[in-house]
Amino acid sequence: MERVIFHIDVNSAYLSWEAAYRLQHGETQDLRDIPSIVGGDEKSRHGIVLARSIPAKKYGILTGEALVTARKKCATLNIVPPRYELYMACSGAMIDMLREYSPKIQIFSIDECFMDYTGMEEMYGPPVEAANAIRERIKKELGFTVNIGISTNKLLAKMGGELKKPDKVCTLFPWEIKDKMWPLPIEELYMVGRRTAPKLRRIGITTVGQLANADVGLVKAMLKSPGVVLWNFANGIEMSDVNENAITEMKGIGNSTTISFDVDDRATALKILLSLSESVAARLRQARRCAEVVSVSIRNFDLVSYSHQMKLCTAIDSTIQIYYVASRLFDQMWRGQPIRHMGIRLSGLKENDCVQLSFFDGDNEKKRALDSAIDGIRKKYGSRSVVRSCFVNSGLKPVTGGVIEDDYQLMTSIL
DNA sequence: TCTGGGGTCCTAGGACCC
DNA sequence: TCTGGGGTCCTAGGACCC
Repeated sequence: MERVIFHIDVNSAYLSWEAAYRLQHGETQDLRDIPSIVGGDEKSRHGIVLARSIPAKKYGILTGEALVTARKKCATLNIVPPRYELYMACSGAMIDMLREYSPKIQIFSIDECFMDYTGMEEMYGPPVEAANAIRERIKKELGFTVNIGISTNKLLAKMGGELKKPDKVCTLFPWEIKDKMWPLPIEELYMVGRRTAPKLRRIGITTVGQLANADVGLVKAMLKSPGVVLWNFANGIEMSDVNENAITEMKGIGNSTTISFDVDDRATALKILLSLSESVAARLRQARRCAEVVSVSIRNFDLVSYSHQMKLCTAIDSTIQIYYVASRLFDQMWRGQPIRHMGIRLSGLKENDCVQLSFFDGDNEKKRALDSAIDGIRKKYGSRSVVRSCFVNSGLKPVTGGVIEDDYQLMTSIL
């Protein structure tokens, strides 16, 4: 049976959420109506555009570009700082509402998801009507707009949702591919990025339709197996299921941070690694996983990045063990240049209910008890409630990485 | 004080095995 | 005594996504 797939995407997500929240808390200016962006903190070297309003887009401001250059494009640009807890709450509220229409939802990112609407027509009506009802409800009850793309697979639903914005429902059924998708520039095809697009253009493929009708062997010769995937996408061929367990089947967990200054000594670098270990290990334990692979990445002052990883004999989840492995990797890899950014990523995840106990590590029980006690206290009283002494007066954050930095007051009620 | 942070998947090459 | 071929596992890096 032909499936019915929805792709739901929040328009300018961070900016819309910020705008909706501010309107509901007494502000009169809607950020969506003026050139405005959500931007990181320049003092701590996080100064990039995270989301932009449609008026800001008209000035040529790009997501991801430096605030310095964005300001040059628009002198009157409004810049507001991000509030990630708010955005997660808004995302969660939307997902909760969507679950009323189908249980089969794949969360794709904080502002995007797929929904399998197959077989739901009897309850909520034809797809386009249901999608419009959902779109209106989100706007009315949550205060922000979404685009909904409808088709028979995830790729077409996602591409369909991009056709007209904002606050629109669009279909891109297989019989509409030729008219709606093939005229698009090749860059618009999902998975054609800044490296692939020029390669395709070099051989005369400038539109999605030209790729669809090109010789697949030729494309494969140039792009290897991703070329075949792209050729299938251009022809609307994509078979993957809406996977409602994508979150729990997570392959890895990582935290990284750009430090507000360049680090040029080992002791400071290790403290950063320790604070990253604190956050990444806590997330690992919260997910009830152990990790078999630890990887450390470094970005230099000159923006050159490199990484090292290590597979362990046993999967681990303790903060101090992860830190120990990370610091060994650091010592093996650091090339001595000033460090701008560091990250720890854990992969090779296993269920943690069958932790293999090492005979050589009698402290295991104690470590687990300590980690679990600290997790509990931090969850209840905040990440600053228990701090390792080496961070006191160090000027460094004791727990870092991740977008949640409880530096600003918590929201008590959301929307 | 220009360039964040969190992910996924793929590939190439080396080690090692039969 | 001139070196095939298939396979797995591991690591580093790249490409792409939001």
